[in-house]
Amino acid sequence: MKSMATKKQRKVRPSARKRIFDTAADLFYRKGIRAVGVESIAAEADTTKMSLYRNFPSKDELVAEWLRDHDVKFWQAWDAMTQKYPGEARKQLQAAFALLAKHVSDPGARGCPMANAAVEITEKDHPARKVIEAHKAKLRARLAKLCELAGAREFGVLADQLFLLMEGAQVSIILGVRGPARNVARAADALIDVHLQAAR
Amino acid sequence: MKSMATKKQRKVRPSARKRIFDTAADLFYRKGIRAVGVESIAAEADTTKMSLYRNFPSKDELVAEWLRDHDVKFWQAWDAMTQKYPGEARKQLQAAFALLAKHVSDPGARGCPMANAAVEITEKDHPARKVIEAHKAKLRARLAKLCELAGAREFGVLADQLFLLMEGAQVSIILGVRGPARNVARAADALIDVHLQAAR
DNA sequence: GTGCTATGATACCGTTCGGTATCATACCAG
DNA sequence: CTGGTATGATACCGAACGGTATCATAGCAC
Repeated sequence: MKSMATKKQRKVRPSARKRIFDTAADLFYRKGIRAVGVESIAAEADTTKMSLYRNFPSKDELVAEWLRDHDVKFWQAWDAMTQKYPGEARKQLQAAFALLAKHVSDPGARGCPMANAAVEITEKDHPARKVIEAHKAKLRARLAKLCELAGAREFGVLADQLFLLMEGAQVSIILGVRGPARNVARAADALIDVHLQAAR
Repeated sequence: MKSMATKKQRKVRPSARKRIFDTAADLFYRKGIRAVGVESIAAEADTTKMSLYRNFPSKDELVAEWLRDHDVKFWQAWDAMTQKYPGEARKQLQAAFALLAKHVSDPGARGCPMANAAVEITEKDHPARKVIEAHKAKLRARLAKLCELAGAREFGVLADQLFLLMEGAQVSIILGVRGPARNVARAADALIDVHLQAAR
């Protein structure tokens, strides 16, 4: 073994990089990107601005990396849930909506990090924009694939409708109206039913 | 007549207040609230920061007033559209979704000002927050009323599902995925059908 | 005319922004 | 022990932030 210095050490504080990244992710999500300054990130991570800029080229890149990380974790959770139902596309769709329903019922939730970032970031050349758009395009494509496998004739249309429900549920929880998101899985089921019945 | 100085004058530039308000509304919507400084608003309105602060107590209040104005205009458009179908609740719902579909097809559209502001404004005591929450609560209540009048037994559930579709369509157009919003009216119709058939 | 109001111009306030330079220290590998 | 690497501490940069004070001017009402 060449280096065991990085693993199995409890009680040692994580690297400055990890502290900064985790703190930034938390603050960006809770307070918004533009509302959080690099200095406050460093302070909350119990370090200084210099360590932030030693580990990340800029605040914009830190934001982009936060979203890239979210993308990875999102699909890990997605796959972990849907792989419980191999070959059962409809059950996989329901599992995805169950995951969503669970998230939006979390009182600490504040919507989708990707969508929120898209609202705040209007510069079209910001490094986070391509991350956001790639993530949502992939989500749409994955939904379409599942709808197709489930047997929906107009699978693209159904997927887009489910996409709207997902985005709507996420954004609605930051509008002071927590109720609607609770019915998202039911709405999805209803739409899937409509399309599947039309298929036979 | 006591003062005709304010009407029927073409060629005179609007008051500084109006120029500032209109410019702020445009910039807030297009670039985001936090991304726009008061100085840039004044400059774009061809005036100075002082005129802004002579007409508005603070930037936060200017934001709140912008949203209040949007609320008024939103319900004016809503009423103008739905009043074409008096007594026909379902047609009124369809008209509302037609209005939404038209808006999200505008290439200059960047979602719902209220929802976007809710993403950016995380301070729970910000004057704009109550405007946003009142607006969305009213929207939800109006949808519920129409669903009830349309004869849906579970009108509250249907209204919440339609609410999700509306919010989803608005937010989806800023995610680099313009497609899904195009199917919002169809999705609404499908859900309404499901609920109305269950009612008889 | 005399006033009053709205507007413009400019300078200024303290604070925070994103980002950098410098120096000291602690730690771990060879 | 020696030497690199990661970190911390602090001071600094120019620019922009929201907000204010002051003075001058233009237009309109009387």
